[in-house]
Amino acid sequence: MIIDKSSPIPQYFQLQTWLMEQIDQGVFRPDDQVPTEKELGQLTGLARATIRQAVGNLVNIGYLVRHRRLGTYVLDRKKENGKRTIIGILIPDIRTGYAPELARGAEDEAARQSHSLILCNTDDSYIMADRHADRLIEAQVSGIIFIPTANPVERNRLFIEKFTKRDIPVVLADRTIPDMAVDHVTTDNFQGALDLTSYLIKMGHRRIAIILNSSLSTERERLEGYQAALAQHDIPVDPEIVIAEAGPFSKEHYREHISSLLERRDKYTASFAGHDRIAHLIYSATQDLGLDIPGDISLVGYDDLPSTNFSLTTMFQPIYELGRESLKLILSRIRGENGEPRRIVLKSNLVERSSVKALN
Amino acid sequence: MIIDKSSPIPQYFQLQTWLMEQIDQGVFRPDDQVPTEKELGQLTGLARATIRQAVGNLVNIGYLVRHRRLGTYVLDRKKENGKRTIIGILIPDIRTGYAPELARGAEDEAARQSHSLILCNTDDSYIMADRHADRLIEAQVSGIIFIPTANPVERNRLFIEKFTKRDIPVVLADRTIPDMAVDHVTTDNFQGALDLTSYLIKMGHRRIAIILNSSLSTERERLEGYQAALAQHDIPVDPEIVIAEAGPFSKEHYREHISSLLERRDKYTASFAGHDRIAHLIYSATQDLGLDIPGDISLVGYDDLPSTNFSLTTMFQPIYELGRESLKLILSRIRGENGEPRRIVLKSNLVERSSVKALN
DNA sequence: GCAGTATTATTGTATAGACAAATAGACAAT
DNA sequence: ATTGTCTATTTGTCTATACAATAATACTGC
Repeated sequence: MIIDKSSPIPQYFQLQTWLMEQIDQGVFRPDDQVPTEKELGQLTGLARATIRQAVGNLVNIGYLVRHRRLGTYVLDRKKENGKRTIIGILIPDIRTGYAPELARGAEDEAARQSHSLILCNTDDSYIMADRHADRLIEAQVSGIIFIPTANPVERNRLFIEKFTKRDIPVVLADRTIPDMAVDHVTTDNFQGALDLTSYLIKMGHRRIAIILNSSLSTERERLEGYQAALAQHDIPVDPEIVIAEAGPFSKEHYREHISSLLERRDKYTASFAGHDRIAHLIYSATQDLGLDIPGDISLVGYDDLPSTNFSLTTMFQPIYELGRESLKLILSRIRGENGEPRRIVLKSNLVERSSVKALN
Repeated sequence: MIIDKSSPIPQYFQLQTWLMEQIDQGVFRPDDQVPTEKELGQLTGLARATIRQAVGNLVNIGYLVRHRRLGTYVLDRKKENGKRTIIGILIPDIRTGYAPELARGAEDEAARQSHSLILCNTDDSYIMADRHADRLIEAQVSGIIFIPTANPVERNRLFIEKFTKRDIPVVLADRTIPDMAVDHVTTDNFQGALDLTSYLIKMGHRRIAIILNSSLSTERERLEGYQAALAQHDIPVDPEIVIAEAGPFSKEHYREHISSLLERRDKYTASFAGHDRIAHLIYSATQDLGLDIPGDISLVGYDDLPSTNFSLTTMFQPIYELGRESLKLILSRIRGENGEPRRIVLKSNLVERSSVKALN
C-alpha cells in the first residue's frame, strides 16, 4: 500500500514522495500520463483534494504538468529546455591571454540562443575553481564550460565530478584532462606545433629551444608536435634547451627560465614559446639585453593574441570559435543529446610575420 | 468589495491579485502580518480553502511566509538576501578597453561574497542591451551593473527603468546618465582631464587638439576638464581641433578624424585622445606617416590600458577598483540599504611616460 | 521567581461533495 | 470536406467541515 495512514508524515506528502520516486525510477517516464486523480483516489484511498495537493506540489516544482480533460503527465525536462538556462564558464583570468576572446565567443552564442553565462575566474587554481563550483551548483546552472586548471589531473577530475554527479554536463574548452571521458573542444595542438617547428626547420633552424607549461594538456601536445617535427628531420632533442615549467603561469618563474636560456643562447638559434605570453616575456628579455629579434634569435609563439605588440610569427588559434563551439556543445548536452563524449578539433593556422630569420 | 463573484476570473486569483497589489503598494509592508485566514474569510466571504489557495500561491512565489499559530507575513526580500544572488553586468565588449579589468574586479568581489556574475556584452548598442535585459529579468538577477551604451540618454533611461520598475537595483559603472538619479561609481574625469591638460600646458603646449566621443558622459566631462584647464591659462578653445564623435566606438570613423586632424597638424602641438584606444589609433596613424611621437606631435591618452604597446603618457584609472566598488554598491542595495542615490568617485592619477615633448 | 500546565489563536492536514471549463472524439448538419 | 453539436472525461474552482500541530500567553503550584 502506498499510504500509511498511521504515519506522522502527511498523507499528501507520502503520495508526493511516492510519485517522485516512480518518476525518478522511470516507472512513469517523460511524457507518460500518470494515473488520473480518480484513479489515484482508488489507489490510495485519499480524498481528491489531498491528491490534488500532492500533485499540485509536483507541478510547482516541475515534475508534472496537468492538462484539463487530458490528464496529468510527467514533464519532459528535455523538451522544457528550449527555455532559458544559465551556464557557468570557468576560465583562468578574464584579463589575460585568450580568455576575453573565448568568453566573448561563448557569450555571443549564449545570448543568441537566449541563455546566460556566469563568469568565473579560477587563476588556474583548483581551490578557486572548487569555490566557484559550489556556488554554481546552488545557482542551478544547467551546464559548465571549463578550462582545466594548471593543477594535477586528480584535482580537475574531482572538480568535474562535482557536476557530473549531479547530472550537470561539463565541456572542456581548449585544455583536456587525460584518461577522462568528457566532451572537449580544442584545436589541434600537436599538428600546430608540428607545423610551426617544421616551419622553423624549413627556415634553416636545427637547434630550437622550447619553453612551455607541462601542466597543460595543450602545451604537452605542442611539445609532442615539436618532438615529432624534429624526429621527422632526424634532429635529436637537446634536453638542455627544452624547458617545461609546471603549475599556474608565473611571470617570475618564466623570467628566470628565459634569462638562463638566454645565457645559453649559443646552444640554439630559435625559440618556440609555448604560448604568446611567454613569447612576450622572451621579447622583453631580449630587448633588455639589447638583442634583436629576429637578428640575434628567432622566436615563434602560439595563440596569436591581439595584444601582441611586436611582429611575432605565431600559430593562430580560432579562440572565438572555440568559445562558441563549446557553448553549442554544452547546450546540446543540456537539451539531452546523449552519446559518447565528443571531441571537436578546430583548425589553427600559421601566421607568418617577421620574428623568424631565414638561415639558409 | 474585493471579490467579484460574477467575474470569470477565479476568486482565489482575484484575492491573490488583491493581496499582491496591497503588498506592492505598501499597504502591507515587509514583515507586516497580513489578515489571518479567518479575517480574510470575513473580508471576502470566501471559504477558507479558497483563501488558502490564494495565499499558498503567494507563498510559493515568495510574497508571503506562513507560520503556524502566528499568522501570515509579508516576506522581507531584504532579509532573505543574505543568500547567494546573481548579478548582471553589462559592458560594451569583454575583449576591449578596460572591460576585462572591470569585469575581473567585479567578479572577484562577487566571488568573495558568494555571489555570481552574469556577463553581457552590449557592443554599446541599446538593442543588444534590451535583449539582455529581458533575459536577465527572467533569470531573476538581484541587481545590475551597467555601463551605459553610447546611445541617446533616453535609451539608457528606458533600459534602467526596466529593472527599477521591478525593484531590481541598478548601479552605473564608469559612465553616467545625465539627470537621472541612479547609483554611480566613476572616476573624476573632469579633474583627470584638467590635470592632464594642465600637464601639457606646463610642458609648453598651448595648442592642444582633442578627439573624443561625445556620447559618453565620461568623455564629455573630460572635454569640460580640458576646456577648464585652457580657460585657467587664458588659452582660447579652437573648435577646429576639437573633434567629438558620437555613437559606438568605430575604428573607421576615428581613423578618418585622425587623418584629417593630422593633415592640419600645423594647428596644434599636442593631441589629447579621449581614451587610450583612440591614442592607439593616433599612434598607428603617425607611424604610417613616418611621424615621431613625441618628436613631431605629443600625445596623451586616458585609461592606462595594459595593452598599450608604446610609451604613452596617460591618466591611470583604477578600473579594477571601479568594478569592485560597483559590485559592493549593488550588493548593499540588494541587501536593502535605502537612501539617496550614491555617487562614488575614485581617484585617477597621471602616469608620465615619454609621449609628450617639453617645448620650453 | 520559576518550572510546568492549560488556554487559545492560527496555520496544517484531510474529507466529501458540487459545479465549471476545457477538450477529444463521435456524430450530425451543411 | 467543413462546421457545428453533443457527450464523456478530466482537471479547475469552490464550499463546508473537522481535527492536528504549534507556539505565544496566561495561569498554577511550589
